[in-house]
Amino acid sequence: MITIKEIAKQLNMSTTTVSNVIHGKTGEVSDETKKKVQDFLKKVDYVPNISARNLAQNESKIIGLALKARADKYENLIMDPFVSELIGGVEETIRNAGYFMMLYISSDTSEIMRHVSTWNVDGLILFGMLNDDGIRVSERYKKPIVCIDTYSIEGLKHFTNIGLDDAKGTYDIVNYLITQGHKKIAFISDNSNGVDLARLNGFKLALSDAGIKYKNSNFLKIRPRADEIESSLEEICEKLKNFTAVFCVSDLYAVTLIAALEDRGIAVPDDISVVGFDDNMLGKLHRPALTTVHQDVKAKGVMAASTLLKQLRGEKTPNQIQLPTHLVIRDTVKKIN
Amino acid sequence: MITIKEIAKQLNMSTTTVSNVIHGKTGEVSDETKKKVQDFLKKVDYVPNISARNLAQNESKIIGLALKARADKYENLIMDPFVSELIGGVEETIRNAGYFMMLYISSDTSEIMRHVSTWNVDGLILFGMLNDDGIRVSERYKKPIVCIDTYSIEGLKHFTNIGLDDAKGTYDIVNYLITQGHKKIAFISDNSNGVDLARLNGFKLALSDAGIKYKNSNFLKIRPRADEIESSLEEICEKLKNFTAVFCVSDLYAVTLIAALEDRGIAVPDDISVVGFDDNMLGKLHRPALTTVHQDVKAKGVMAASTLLKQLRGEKTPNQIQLPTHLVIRDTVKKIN
DNA sequence: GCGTACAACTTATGCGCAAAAGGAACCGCC
DNA sequence: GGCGGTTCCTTTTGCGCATAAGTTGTACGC
Repeated sequence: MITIKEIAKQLNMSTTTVSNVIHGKTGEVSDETKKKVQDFLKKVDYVPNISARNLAQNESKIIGLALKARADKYENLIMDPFVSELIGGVEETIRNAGYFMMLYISSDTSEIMRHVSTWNVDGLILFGMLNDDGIRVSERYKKPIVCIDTYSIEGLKHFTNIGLDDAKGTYDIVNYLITQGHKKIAFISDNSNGVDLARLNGFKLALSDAGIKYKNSNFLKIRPRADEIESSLEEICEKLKNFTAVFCVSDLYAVTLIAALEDRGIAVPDDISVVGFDDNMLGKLHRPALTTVHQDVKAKGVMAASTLLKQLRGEKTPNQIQLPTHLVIRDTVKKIN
Repeated sequence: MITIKEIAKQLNMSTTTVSNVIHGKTGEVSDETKKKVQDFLKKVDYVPNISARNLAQNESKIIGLALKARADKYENLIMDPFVSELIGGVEETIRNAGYFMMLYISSDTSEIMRHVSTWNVDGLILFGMLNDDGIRVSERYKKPIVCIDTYSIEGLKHFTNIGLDDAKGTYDIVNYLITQGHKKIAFISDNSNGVDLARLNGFKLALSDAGIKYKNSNFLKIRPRADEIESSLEEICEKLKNFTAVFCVSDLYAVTLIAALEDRGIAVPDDISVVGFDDNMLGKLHRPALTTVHQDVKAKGVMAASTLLKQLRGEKTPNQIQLPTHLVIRDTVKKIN
């Protein structure tokens, strides 16, 4: 790889002049010299050594995307179309802004932070990483952090969060179930995070607004680990005999549940109505097509990245950004009376 | 961030001594000094500045993973679970070996290569990137490259490829269709790459071994672009009236097709049998569950990464590595006579 | 008691780049 | 004709690290 030094030598000028042309510092170099350098740069296809540039400027042009690895969660979280869409949104936005993306999958916040210091990453996007311990570690790291779907009150004090109005999205679809005559509605979640709790609040509110009492038995916990999922589904299918409809916190769970129900001869939506949350390809391609709450996951990635880029430019951003959701009515809900 | 220089100053010794301890250069530093430095390093949580290290050593510890962006392909290729599994496999392997992963999504090989030079990336994994033009560009880049699912003869001369025995996998499942009494079998593909051609060869061989003649009309082209997919499926469903079974080059296409068929009142497998290739969650969760050819995509990523790591260590690797496939019989094929 | 060998250090250099500081030539101006 | 201000350069410095080369002290063999 050719260096600035070598170019300067061949053109018989100083490295600073070459560097100035590269950085378009007009007024510091004559038009003639500028053209000479530019032509040469093109001829040799000069590419800067970013490590050297980083070292000199103390910035890296890297944005880290850290995903919490949940190997225990339904085989592998990364298999969820959710994650790929997110990555796509982040990568595109970052690249268009001249940054690079370093992807990191781990469940250890400290490990991520070491990695981030090592590379002097300019900013960080965290998905599903931030527990209270993680916050303490991240605090020491003085660069901008944007979180996705983090509901920790502690976390919000320190970092911007990109999320949804999860409660409203859930309220809307549960309310829809109620307008279709359903009163006995179950809530399925793995109970692991703030997103699910927000959705549970929306669920409860929709019930209480309709004068339906929420009981603990409405809440059905799914255990998504590969070695537990079967027995978990067995249990859930049994309990669902007391319900006419189910809200699942994700399309993945909804589609998984429908498969389990059908395997037991229980038809959706004829015997029970099932709705999800996310609106990804899983529910779209399913037959009957899944009634669900739409969220634009790619937009979440784009928003996270562009918010971070704003912070990098020194602009202020709100602590909390909520993207819209909307109800998608398809074929997994039956009107009853 | 604390530097070696600062540490050396505080401990009243030279930077070289600190550096030697960091790199475990035993025999160059006394046990006493060693312990003193190690304790201090732990105390201040020293993290090296990788840009500086890269600059000094002329290596980056970065492995680039470049994915061909096909925004035109079924909305966004990255949505396919295939891609997320692949990323997961690569990331895990690389991280365990002390490397970092830079993810790059683009359709322009030259752009990728500029990026790669800029970062002085140690090695590169390419998925779906390598046309003949790409090969020319990559040639100039003297670092190891491992390709995934690249069938270009030209490409194989230069770079290791990780793939499957696509022809055999296809042969097996088409042969299974034949044993179930099917003779009129369609082949659905978007006809875009070498993988599909290899599968077509397996398809043809299975037919001819059974004494069935392959005609051009067996080949049905799917156009996956969002604005064409509907009309494309309409066309395919019409043509499928002449067939009793279909082989699709991916589970994604198979599941998409089944949804289209059901929307038109054509039942799978009662009216027509459908099989796919990949065995991802899409087919697994589908009901009826999809009969398909299993491939381990994560293993593909792991193999690509570990092969690249071998090359980085200077070990020889074969030009072509083929991972096994196997038939997964589920519920989308009906026995006829 | 001198050369050799080795352990345990330190000093000095350079990786490629950016930018601060320094200089030379020229202009206009009172 | 000396002075400030431009324009267009070059020289120098340093980012943090790894390492080649140099230094000191000591033990050992003969």
